[in-house]
Amino acid sequence: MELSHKISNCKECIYKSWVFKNLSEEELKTINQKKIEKFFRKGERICYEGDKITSFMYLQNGLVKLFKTELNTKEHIISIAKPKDFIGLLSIFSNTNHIYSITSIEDSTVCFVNLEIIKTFIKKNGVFALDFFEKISSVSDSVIKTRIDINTRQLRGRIAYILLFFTKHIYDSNNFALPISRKEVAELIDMSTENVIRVLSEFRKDRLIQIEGKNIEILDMNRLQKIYDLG
Amino acid sequence: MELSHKISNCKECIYKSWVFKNLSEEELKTINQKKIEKFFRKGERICYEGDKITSFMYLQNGLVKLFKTELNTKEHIISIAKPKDFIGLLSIFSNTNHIYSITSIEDSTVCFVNLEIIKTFIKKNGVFALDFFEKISSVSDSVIKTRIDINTRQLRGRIAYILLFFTKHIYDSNNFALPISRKEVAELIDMSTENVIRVLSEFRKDRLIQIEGKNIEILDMNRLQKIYDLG
DNA sequence: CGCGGCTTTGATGTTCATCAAGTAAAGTGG
DNA sequence: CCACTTTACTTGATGAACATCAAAGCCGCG
Repeated sequence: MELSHKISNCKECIYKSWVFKNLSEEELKTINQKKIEKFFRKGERICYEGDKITSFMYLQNGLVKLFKTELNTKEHIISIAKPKDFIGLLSIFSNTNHIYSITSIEDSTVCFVNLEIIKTFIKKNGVFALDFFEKISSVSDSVIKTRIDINTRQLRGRIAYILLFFTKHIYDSNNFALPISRKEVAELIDMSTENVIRVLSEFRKDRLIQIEGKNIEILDMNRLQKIYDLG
Repeated sequence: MELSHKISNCKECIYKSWVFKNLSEEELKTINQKKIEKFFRKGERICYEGDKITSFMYLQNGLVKLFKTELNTKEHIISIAKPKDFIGLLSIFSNTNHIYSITSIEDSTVCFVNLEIIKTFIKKNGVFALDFFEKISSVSDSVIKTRIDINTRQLRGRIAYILLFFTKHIYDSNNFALPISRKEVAELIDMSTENVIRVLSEFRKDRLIQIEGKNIEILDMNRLQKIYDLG
């Protein structure tokens, strides 16, 4: 079930300054009128692989996963997007249809802006265009970097990566509730669910972390970082 | 050793229509005056990881590899770029320094255009901006897709990928000279050199391919495709 | 309360990297 | 141009890393 309601005025949006700072008053007004803000409960689907792309999608708050379904069953997570990320990645410029599915992994609010409007602004407002590209590029660049980081490491290094990712980039805290299942961790870093659990247990025994179900506390950040650095 | 010489006028460049078709006469003239075309012998370095980014780089012809050097010794190839690719990827918008090194793996000609000029055109010429993003996005998107394709497969599927990549996307022929060493294949698809050779030998014994040093001929495209599809 | 999905641990086997050792090819300097 | 060195290629043997299978406890949900 999707709740659709206008939560905020773009002018007052805390993220306006991030992506839309170079729009004119009038352009901002257009966005404000035409944008659709949707709220998604944890677990709700935001879009399906293969859907036609009609909107530029912007994560206001919450957390979502981008993934592909392979051979009808197995899912493979491409990345986890956090607030201020453009959750359609670059496909919005180079494809007519979504090449990934998107699901919220925490309660999330997504802002949809018709793609044609964005394209019009790119054509008319060069300063906005350039700024917009810088932002969108950095998201895609970091997806590439992350995939390489993960795939050049072995299991312990990958688990360390995931723990550091949530601690440093998502929650900014040593103590957090993992928003995804062990199975999803496995799908994100290309390893089996069982081994995700095994390595986490090992880290617990080595007093690197403490685990209680979904709750994880980092006890020894330095050693964890070292495990990540060494692969 | 680099030979630097103006080979062609942009107006007559066969790739003008690809990336610069929406520039005005005057803008094209500016590009033509300011661009630098450089020729690189096979094996020459085009840029180093960490170098300051000053130019938009465009591969006119030849073949280059983008790679990272890890822990001082091991190299990891991110992608192989073919003519018409933007070989700096998106970093040019989101970073000030190159995050990858680039080396030619065949004799290549690279066109350098000062990044500030491109940025000026993006600001001034909206139609060009939009077109430019569509092109550049598709290159980055395909890098992400490729990394996933490779990493979700095991050795046989990865070798099948490489063979199909060169056959279909680079040479458009069943018969080609592999431009990279077995070691580089290994660095590209995250496996050991020995196993690259082993799987290639296996494919030869199974009459999927024929090998004579660098020369490879695909004998059974259908079965090769099936190996790729099944992973 | 019972079913299905998630979690956990142990046992087993496969896949793969690494080591070793030898051959071929390609540079390099006299 | 030849001896020399280095680099690429190849095959076999070994062990480590990892997935898979199996079984049991747990939790949420209808």
